[in-house]
Amino acid sequence: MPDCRCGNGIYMSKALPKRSENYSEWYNEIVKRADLAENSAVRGCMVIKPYGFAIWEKMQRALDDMFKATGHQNAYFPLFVPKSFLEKEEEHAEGFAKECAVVTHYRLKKDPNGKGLIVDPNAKLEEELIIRPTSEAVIWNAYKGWIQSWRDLPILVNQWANVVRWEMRTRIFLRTAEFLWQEGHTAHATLEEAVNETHQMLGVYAEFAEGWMAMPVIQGVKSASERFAGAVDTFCIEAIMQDGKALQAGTSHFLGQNFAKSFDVQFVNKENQLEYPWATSWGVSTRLMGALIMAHSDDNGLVLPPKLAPIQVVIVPIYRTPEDLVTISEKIAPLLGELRTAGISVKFDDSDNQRSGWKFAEYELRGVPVRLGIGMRDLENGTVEVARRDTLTKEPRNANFGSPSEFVNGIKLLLDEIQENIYQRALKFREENTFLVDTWDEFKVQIEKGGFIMAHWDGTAETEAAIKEETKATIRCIPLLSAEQAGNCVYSGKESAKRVLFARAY
RNA sequence: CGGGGCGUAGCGCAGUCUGGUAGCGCGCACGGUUCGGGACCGUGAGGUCGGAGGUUCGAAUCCUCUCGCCCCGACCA
Repeated sequence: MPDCRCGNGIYMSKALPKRSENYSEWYNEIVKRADLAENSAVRGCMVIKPYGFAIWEKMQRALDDMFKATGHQNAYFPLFVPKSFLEKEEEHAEGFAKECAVVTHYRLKKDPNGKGLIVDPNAKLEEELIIRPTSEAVIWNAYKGWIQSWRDLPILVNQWANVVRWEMRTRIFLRTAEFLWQEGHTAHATLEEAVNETHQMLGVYAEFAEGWMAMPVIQGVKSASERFAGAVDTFCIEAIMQDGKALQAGTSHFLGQNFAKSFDVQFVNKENQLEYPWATSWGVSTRLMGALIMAHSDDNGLVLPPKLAPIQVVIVPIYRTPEDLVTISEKIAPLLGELRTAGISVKFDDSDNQRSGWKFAEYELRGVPVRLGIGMRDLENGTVEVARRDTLTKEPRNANFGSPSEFVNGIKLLLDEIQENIYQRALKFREENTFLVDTWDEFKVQIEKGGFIMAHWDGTAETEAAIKEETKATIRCIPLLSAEQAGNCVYSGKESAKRVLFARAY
């Protein structure tokens, strides 16, 4: 445990807890010390700080562009869900009932017996309002008014919102009582179209996870017991964290006609017959922040993929006198300008309240992909010290301060290289921690060591439950891309056509 | 809800067992020396000890009640 802490929640002690010694403490410390978020005064709810929110905004931007590119539009629906709406889809209601925050009154008043405020008993709502745990109910209620004809379909809508799920136990970013997310809700004239949409959005999530977060994922379908409440099928992307646990990083649900029927939404098809539309919903949340941290970071702090780093390049001047700083600032002005023109997010940290060594450590902690160190020696030599966060290596490079185009191109390439390297590293980690397991004894041993286990399963809920009971491992998904391969269930010995992915999960 | 821990300065803590009127580190302010991997010295500002009640000449410390947070488990994105 670090023994001293300073203002702004930043630890001054050098060492983070080590991943190998206490993974969850390491995680919590990174969140705090990289200045991403903090626990708030409200139970289970976090404050996302500017640096953390900047990463989330980059995620949002990339995802939103992908949603738009696939034909979706953004809209916004109410925070409150009348209880009667939530009740309509039975499985959905049952699935979320245990974790709902409920609004029962709309007014407070001065406490007649003392100080402060009390809930005004005369201000009880006719019907309780549920703070949305997800928005299928309010949205499908609205869609009832939007859909009459096949010409109104498809509806391809997404909303960026906050939702509340009253979890018993919370962990910052990974499971908070309130979290930010996006939820897509679509309605289609045909089953095929809705199924295609479900797959398309799963693909978008996988592309985002791998291309932007540099985090390889397994695409698959959930077993019945892990399915979203109210869905016909739930698809997901699953990623491995550095402690060998799995993290569900996004879900895409095929909802069939369940919500259409529950909310009595019908349309007239081309043959003038009434039909229920087919639905999908899909979402990713601020949990991705947790995934990003746990997928790449090391014992020195956060490691961010360049595509999502709020600061891609930081320039740290190394100087003694104020005059030296001025000299350096002037000399690197063209370089700074060209980096910005090249679309690179760069910070020149000329603050004089910390020394360069402090800054090196600080930007490492914050996961800035590339650091440029420039001192008087460099000015003489025309060089810059280029340090990369992913490998923690540094090398002098020729900067040619007067006309630094070539150098800037090099930095651009370096950022791409880092993005790729982080991805490859994570992929290698996953490969090294994925195990084909064929016997129950082996399974029990391996699950204790962590990692992804590919094993045969007889397809029954009983076996799935028994395995979970005995090992805490769940079926993360039935992978879509893996080949069929006959075998015998690792637990029951019964026949199985395909291996499924088991792991302990967040 | 079960188990454990914790609420004392902006942050991290000590002091509580054995009551005597609050201390350390970091941060902050000012001055100086430093400056190529988390610098150092000096001076200074800052709290009444989560809340309520009680015992006592006297309570951070003892007693009762209460609120809140964190960690582990069951529930879950």
